[in-house]
Amino acid sequence: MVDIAKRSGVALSTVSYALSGKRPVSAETRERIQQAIQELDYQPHAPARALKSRTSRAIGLFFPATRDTLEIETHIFLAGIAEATSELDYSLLVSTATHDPAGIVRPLETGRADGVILMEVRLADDRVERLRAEGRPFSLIGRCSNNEGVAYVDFDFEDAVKTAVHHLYDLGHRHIALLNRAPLLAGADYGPTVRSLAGFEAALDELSLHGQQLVCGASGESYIEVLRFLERTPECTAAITLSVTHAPLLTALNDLGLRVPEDFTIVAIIASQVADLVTPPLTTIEMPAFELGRLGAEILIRKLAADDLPPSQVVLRGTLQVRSSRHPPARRRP
Amino acid sequence: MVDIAKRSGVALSTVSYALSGKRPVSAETRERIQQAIQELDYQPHAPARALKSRTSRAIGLFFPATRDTLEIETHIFLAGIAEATSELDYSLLVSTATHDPAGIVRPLETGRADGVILMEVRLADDRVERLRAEGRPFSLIGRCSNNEGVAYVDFDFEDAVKTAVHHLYDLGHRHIALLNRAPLLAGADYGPTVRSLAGFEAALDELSLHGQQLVCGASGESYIEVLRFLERTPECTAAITLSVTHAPLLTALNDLGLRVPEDFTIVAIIASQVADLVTPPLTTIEMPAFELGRLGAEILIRKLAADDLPPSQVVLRGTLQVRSSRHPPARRRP
DNA sequence: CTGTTAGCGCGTTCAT
DNA sequence: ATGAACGCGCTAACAG
Repeated sequence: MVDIAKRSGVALSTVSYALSGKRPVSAETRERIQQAIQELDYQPHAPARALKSRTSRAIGLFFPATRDTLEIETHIFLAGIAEATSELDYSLLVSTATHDPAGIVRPLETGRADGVILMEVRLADDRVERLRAEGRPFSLIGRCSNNEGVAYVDFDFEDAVKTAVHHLYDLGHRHIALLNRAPLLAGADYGPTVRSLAGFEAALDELSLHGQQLVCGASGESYIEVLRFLERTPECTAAITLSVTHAPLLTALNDLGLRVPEDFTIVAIIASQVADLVTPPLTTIEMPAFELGRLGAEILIRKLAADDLPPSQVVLRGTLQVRSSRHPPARRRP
Repeated sequence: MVDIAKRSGVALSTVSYALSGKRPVSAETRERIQQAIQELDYQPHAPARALKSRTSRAIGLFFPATRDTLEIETHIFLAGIAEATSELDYSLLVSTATHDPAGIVRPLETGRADGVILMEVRLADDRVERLRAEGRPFSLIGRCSNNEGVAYVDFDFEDAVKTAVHHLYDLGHRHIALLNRAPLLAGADYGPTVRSLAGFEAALDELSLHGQQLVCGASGESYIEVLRFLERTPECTAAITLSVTHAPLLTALNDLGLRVPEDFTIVAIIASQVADLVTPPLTTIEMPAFELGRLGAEILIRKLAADDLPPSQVVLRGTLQVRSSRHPPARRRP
């Protein structure tokens, strides 16, 4: 900055004010300064700014991805978060220390980030309690049981499963399975799992249908379990899958010689980008994962700009998408 | 720091030296300082460190993910990079301004990062030239034509395709298709695409086989093209797919009533985490995407620690993995 | 082995 | 509308 001050013949502080606009600077002076900035290819030093201003213009993301688990929606969230963050001229700090309440405040305490985004939020989440207690800015992709004063974006799994059940009912199916996600997390208080089951049971009840929940873990293990279920439950003609649970189901159906959708119908609750890759084409309730990520970042950054506003709380619904030209009505399985 | 200096009755600088170890501090003093740090829950202020030390202990990643493209391997790279970075006590800055040579040096110029990782590298890449010209630390996941002095990790696509061709040859296939990736990038100088084709042609030549390359774009568009190809080329009984190109192929085969692997054989060059999700189970050449990401980060951080060492250059090979219990020999398509 | 002190680059108050 | 000067939290050179 001292170089560009000299070159444009003004004081150091004038350069600062010209850049921040926090004090009026004559048009002519500003012009000279801009020119010097161009010529010297000046770039403000982020750490110096952060030291003085006590803000880093960065947000932290705790990203729960490991070598062995591939939860594609999680990755699409990240893509959306990264895009929104870049557009709003913030930096994005990605950390993998995801489920430790102490680790979660680290980027904040060390001045690396001004706020954080949490994913894979539990209904009762230590990390959320900690952040709230310390008065730290944060947003969730997902939500807890009690969300007072918490900014979040979430997908409406309950509604999605209900919609799926009704769709299958209309096709004539009377016995439906729900392949629910096995939370990688301890305990059974993972929001999407709990809310999906709630929607399932409510819809079954309303329509007087038979149904059964299967909790699916990693592909390899769940395959056998799903296969056994299909073998002993021939009256089940359709399933609703969450996230990647369509994989063990498709494999099992393939092994039993059952074709989709002719012999068995699936409604998959997944992101459209994932649906594009699955064979055979599945009917889906599409989860706008990229948009959820974008919104999660936008909500946090908005809160950073104006802390006094009430926190944004958004729940997005999924839309039904039929991807096959064949829509056979339900019938007994061969 | 001044608080912890007072509390432990020493000078400010002694605290600094106790933390950095750059000067001997008596065990007793060090102990008192550590205790004060615990009691006050002191966390060093990262921007202040960065300002003084001129290093941020952060690396930047340019992450080429958008709303509409889902290149899953790219996401797995990121997971590996994030894990290694966290383990080595660095921060990871993720940006989406991926293909602009000016944008690529921004995190370095502004002092936010000490080095950067590039993905989707072209054989002749402006960004690499720029970084090299400015003497910036960086590493590549992928590589250029000329890699003098450049640190990189890459997957051996040429070898993978050769291995795949030989495997198919051994099964009796005599006419093989290569579903190559359509580079999202301008021009035809995308390393994996070029090297895959090279391996394909070399292996075909060596074994006197027939073959054909199909360039696949996004799932929707490529599906028709693949379908037409299968219809007019009945002598082709097997294909090698790269990345997500197995998706349009599987859809087309499904529509033609051809079963895998009974009627048509596929060798997919993908990450194992992706292979776990594909139905039917495919024979694969597995790309260690997570490890590639880890290595890319480790190589960069190692370079940051000791700039004088020769740059690490690593090329990993894929391993053949048969995932189906059925191995039918090649036969004419029904 | 320990203490004193001068900046790192920037934002901002105070004086002009 | 502009300039001079101080300090953010930390590192390291200098002095003991």
